[in-house]
Formats: sequence, C-alpha cells, structure tokens
Amino acid sequence: MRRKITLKDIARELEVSISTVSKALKNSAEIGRDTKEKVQAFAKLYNYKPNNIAVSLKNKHTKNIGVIIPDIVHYFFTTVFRGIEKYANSHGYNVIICVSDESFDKEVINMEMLANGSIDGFIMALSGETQLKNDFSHLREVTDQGIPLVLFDRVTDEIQCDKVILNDTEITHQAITKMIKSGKRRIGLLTTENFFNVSTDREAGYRKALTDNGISVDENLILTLPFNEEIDAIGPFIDNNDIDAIFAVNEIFAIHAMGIAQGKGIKVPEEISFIGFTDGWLSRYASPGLTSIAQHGDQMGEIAAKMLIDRVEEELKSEIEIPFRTEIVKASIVERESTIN
Amino acid sequence: MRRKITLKDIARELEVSISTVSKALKNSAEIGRDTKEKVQAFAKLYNYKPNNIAVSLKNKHTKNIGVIIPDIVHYFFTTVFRGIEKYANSHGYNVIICVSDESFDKEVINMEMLANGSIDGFIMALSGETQLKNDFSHLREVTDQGIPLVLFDRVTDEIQCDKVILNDTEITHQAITKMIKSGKRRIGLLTTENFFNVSTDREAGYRKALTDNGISVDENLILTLPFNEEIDAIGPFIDNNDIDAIFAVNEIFAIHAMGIAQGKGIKVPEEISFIGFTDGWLSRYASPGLTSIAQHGDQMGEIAAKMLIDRVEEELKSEIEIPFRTEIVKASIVERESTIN
DNA sequence: TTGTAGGCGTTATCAG
DNA sequence: CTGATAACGCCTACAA
Repeated sequence: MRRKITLKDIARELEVSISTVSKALKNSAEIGRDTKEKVQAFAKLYNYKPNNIAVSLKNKHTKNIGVIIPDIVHYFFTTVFRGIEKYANSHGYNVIICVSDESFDKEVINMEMLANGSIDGFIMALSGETQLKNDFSHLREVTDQGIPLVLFDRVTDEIQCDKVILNDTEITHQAITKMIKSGKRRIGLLTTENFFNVSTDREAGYRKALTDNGISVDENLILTLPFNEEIDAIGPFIDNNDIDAIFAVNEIFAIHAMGIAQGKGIKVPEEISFIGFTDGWLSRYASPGLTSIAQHGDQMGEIAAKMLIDRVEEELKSEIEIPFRTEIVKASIVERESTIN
Repeated sequence: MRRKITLKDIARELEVSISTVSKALKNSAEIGRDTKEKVQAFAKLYNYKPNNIAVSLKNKHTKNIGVIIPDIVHYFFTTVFRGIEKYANSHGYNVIICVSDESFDKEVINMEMLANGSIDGFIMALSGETQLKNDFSHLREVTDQGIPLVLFDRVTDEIQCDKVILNDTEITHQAITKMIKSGKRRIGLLTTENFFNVSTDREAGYRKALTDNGISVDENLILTLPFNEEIDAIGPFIDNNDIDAIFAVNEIFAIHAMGIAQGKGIKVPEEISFIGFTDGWLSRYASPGLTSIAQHGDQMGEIAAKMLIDRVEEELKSEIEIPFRTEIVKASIVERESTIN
C-alpha cells in the first residue's frame, strides 16, 4: 500500500527544494530545463497529484459546490441535479449534495456543515418547512458571509441572490387555455398547500386563464392535497363537481386522478382530460400517455451551476460586484393522449 | 459582509495566544476557568466554527464520502443514494456525488478528481462500460493507495473490497417459481447485455427456476435488449413465442412490454403476467399495478455507508486489518395485479 | 495556566 | 536558475 506522494517526497528523493519541485511541475520559466525534466519525469513515474485539501486551504476556494434539495427520489430534482453535476464537473467542480427531506432543521444543519469552508457556494431549492415557516435566517447567514447562493424553483423574495425559476404562471395559463380551447369548461386544479411559491404561481396561472377566457373561477374546483400521498379526496372531487378536465401541479397527483377516473369508467381524454406538471417517467409510461409540463430540469441545473461558478470565479478575480439575476426557464407542454389535441 | 472568523482573529482580539483559544474552545483542562469563559463567549458571539479544510489537512481525513454511480435519474440508484446520504449525514459525513453516465472515462476522471485528498473513501456501482471493458485498474489504483472502497450492486470479483449486493439469482428464482406455480409455462425473460453482473445473475436464477421445475429453457424466450430504450423487438417477441408470462430485469422493460401486450388486447395477468425488477414509481402507478422486485436501495445504501465509515474510522484508530466483507441484501417480491396470486 | 514551535501540503514572494 | 521563508487555519507536544 503505497501512500500518496507529496512535493516534499519528490524534493527529498531528487535532492532539490520543495519550491523548485513545485515550480518545475508548473513548468515555471524560472526553472532550468533539465531540472524540470527530471522532476516531471519523477512525478509522472510516481503519479504525483497535488493534494486538493492543501490547495484549497492555500487558495481559499475548494472547487466544491454544495447542493441542498428537499428530496432526491423525485424526477424533477434529479434532473436538475444532473444538470448541475454535468456543468460543474466539466468546469472542474465537484458537487456535494445534501437532502433536506423537506425539513427546516435538516436544511439548517446541512448548510452549516458545508458553510465552514467545504464549498465555494450553494445551489438550493427550499424545503417545504422552510417555505412554511418563512424563516430564511440561515440563508441570510450564508450570504452575509459572502458565500454565493443560487436558489432554484423553490425560491423566496426575502433573499437577495441569483435565482433560476420556471415560468410557472405562464405555462399553466397556456395549459389551461389549451384545455379550454378543446372545449373543456369545468377544469379542476389539484394543488398542494399554498406556502410553496410554485403552487401559488401555478394557481395564479390557472385563475387568470379561466377569467381571460370568460370562465369564472369555481372555488370548489380547486382541491388542495396534503404533502404525503393522501388522495382519498380525489374520487369525491371528481364525482361532485361535474369535472371535464384536471390540471395537477405534479405528476403523481395527475396519475392518481387519472387512475381513479379510469376506475370509474370515465373516458380519457373525451370525458375528462388530464395535464400534470413534471414530464417524468410516470407521464411517459402512463396509459394513456399523460400530457405534461416539461420543466427542463437539466437546463435549470446547468444555468444554476453556471451562475454560481461565474460568480465564484468573478469574485476571485475582481472586486466588482455582479448584480443578482433571476433567470427564467421556459417550460413546454408535452402533448400525449390524456388531452384532446 | 462579515468574513468568517478564525482562531487567530479571536486570539488577537482577546490578546491571548492561538493555542490558548484552541484549547479553551475544546474545554481543555489546561486552561483557566475565566479564560475559557471569555474565549467561549467571544466565539459564540462571533459564531466561530472551525474551518473544515484546515481540520481536514491537519487530520488527514475529510469526513467526505465519494459516491460514483452510473445514473442519477434512476429509481434504484436514487434510493441507494438516499440511504448513503442518510447514514453519512447522521455520522457527520458529507457526500460528494459524481455520475459516470455509464462511461468508463468519466468514471476514471471522477475517481481521480476525488482520490486526491477530497474524500475518505468511495462507494460506487460500476458503469456499464467498465463492466464491458472489464478494466478495473482505476479501482485498483485507489485501493492500492489505501483508500477504502465499497462496491454495491454492480460489482466485480476482480477487486478485493467490501461489497453490498442483492440476492439477484435467488429472488429471480423465487419470482419465476411463483409464475410457474400460477400455471405459466412459456415465461419470457427481458434482459440487458450480459456484461452486467446483475443481468447474468438474474438470468441464472431464471434458468435454474425453470429447470428446477422441470421446464426446459427455450433460448427464444430470452430477449436481450440494448442499453437505450430500443424496444421494437418486444412486439414480435410476444407474438412469435406463445408467451404467457414475462420477467424483466428492470421496470422500464416490464412497463413497456405490458403496454405493448395491452395494446394487442392481451389480458393481464390472465393471458400474460408480468414481473419487473425495481419497485419504483412506475410499478406502483402502472395499471394494472406491476408486481415487482423491491431492491431495498435505501437499505443497501445505509449498509454501504456503514461499511465504509466503519472501515475509515477503524483505520484511524488501529492498524489491525479488517477483512473485506460482502453483505447480501434480500430483495422481496411486491405483489400487484400484473400477476396471478 | 499559558505560550511557542512545528507541521499538515501547497503556493508565492523574495533573496541568493 | 534555485532555495529559504512565510502563509493558509488548525492542532498539539512541549516549554515556560
């Protein structure tokens, strides 16, 4: 078990000084040709690689990005993460990922763990509890220390930082309008507790689309479902409201609702059509295929990573402050068989 | 923008030495009560936290675990990751995750990035290309340096290290036997290229179950599908082989096949029954619900993390060598409506 | 009870 | 062209 070799080891073996070795390996012009060659050959032979930790300590940046998301077994977050990882890796950064599990406390603990030098910046989506409590002191803590932060999807106006969001309101407006155009009038909305900014935005799009098309909003057609998968309310909701279309703020709700409708012998999409947010595996493989809103998580992730890394690297070079930006990713509607074209 | 405070800062402010501060914060008996109180109060006030990087450099371990998996948008890997993250976090470790994307080169690059001091050990599942090439020099490189490694699911006998695997052969045997017991005789197997150890193991279970039950293996009933989702072959496969059951080595193949069968008007499970590996969202929400093999990814992840952390921490304390272990997680069959009970 | 010094591995500045 | 020295932030054996 050959231990990792250090500059010091090379210096000792070659009977030169540590700094000579360091410079030789960087091909510094200060070092003589033969010394350089000797050192480089030796280093290659013993597979020398600088110790990341020591470099980090010296340079005061780690080339690590911290990502904190509410859940990993979740198509959308997974794709965002993939985008982050892809961009980060191709730019020499590693990704440390923590899962808040929708818990405020875990989010705080994770941030503290990482904020003590382990990472150069954060990319995160707020946990449900954090949005509920509306307490962002841990984020402020971090930004006050000058650690760059990029929020995506689940964001808040309370914190000044870079953000990447979806055009939730607009795309929902489009989707609802599409349903109306296809002749639907009694369109149900399946949503989550409204402390989620995304649910609020989607509901706004829903309401506006209806009124823009001369349909008044019937509050009975809006069903708020709890966090966990308690879906018993969907059956009666369909039965009692003369519904002819359902828009759901996530894939699971949509698939559930469609299954329940099919179980009642209701024809999809003729009698009830369905659209769900998140164009994941479920939407693709449902039968009939579920028309859905593609959130382009990969793209959001790449943008978030780019914003963060750009900021990190700018701050290294210059002292000029970059203003915070909010990038909006445009969702798209993926048409399948659960809606009338 | 208040920068992070260091021991040196505290020492300067309080006009004591750095080591006094260091000891005081650790409640060392060497330090006088009032000095300790003064230092601790000051540290709390300014929210002092030791710099992880400096501690890592000093202690020569980072409290980071490197995880390398082939894919993240994949139910099974996601659950394993969740298990790893959960165990690691509760033991003060962070998780750095890299995605090999089934590519040998990416796997190598990622390992090299992390092996230079960033992590205390690796947990990984081999990429498809790595299993195909059968080249594990990058793993050996790492283990030779004394970096602990735990392989899970996609493993190899070529490398001596801790491993966590599923009882693939056995559970497949059980599942096939179950199908036979329910009256099925022409049982098809949908599998992937056999360089994956898991596919090989599952096929072995399939073959053994048939012969154990007096059914000879018909090679026409084994369909090998490529990596990507090329599924055109499934239709003819069903048509031409008088098939009455299908076992698939993953969820997607199973769902695809079931959809194709349903499209042909074939009754599930009476005419053809289905079982798929991976008890993910798709299996749960398919209609009919897909009977599937739960791989208990969370559990595999926790075990892998425990094995790794135990080894890392043992090596710090003592010099005794812990022998390598292979833990076997027992899968279970989740019965749904795609099979006859 | 407190402080000094050396070191973890690297880099950068400055002197020779 | 090469080397000594200091520094990044922390820890600890040893000295005072």
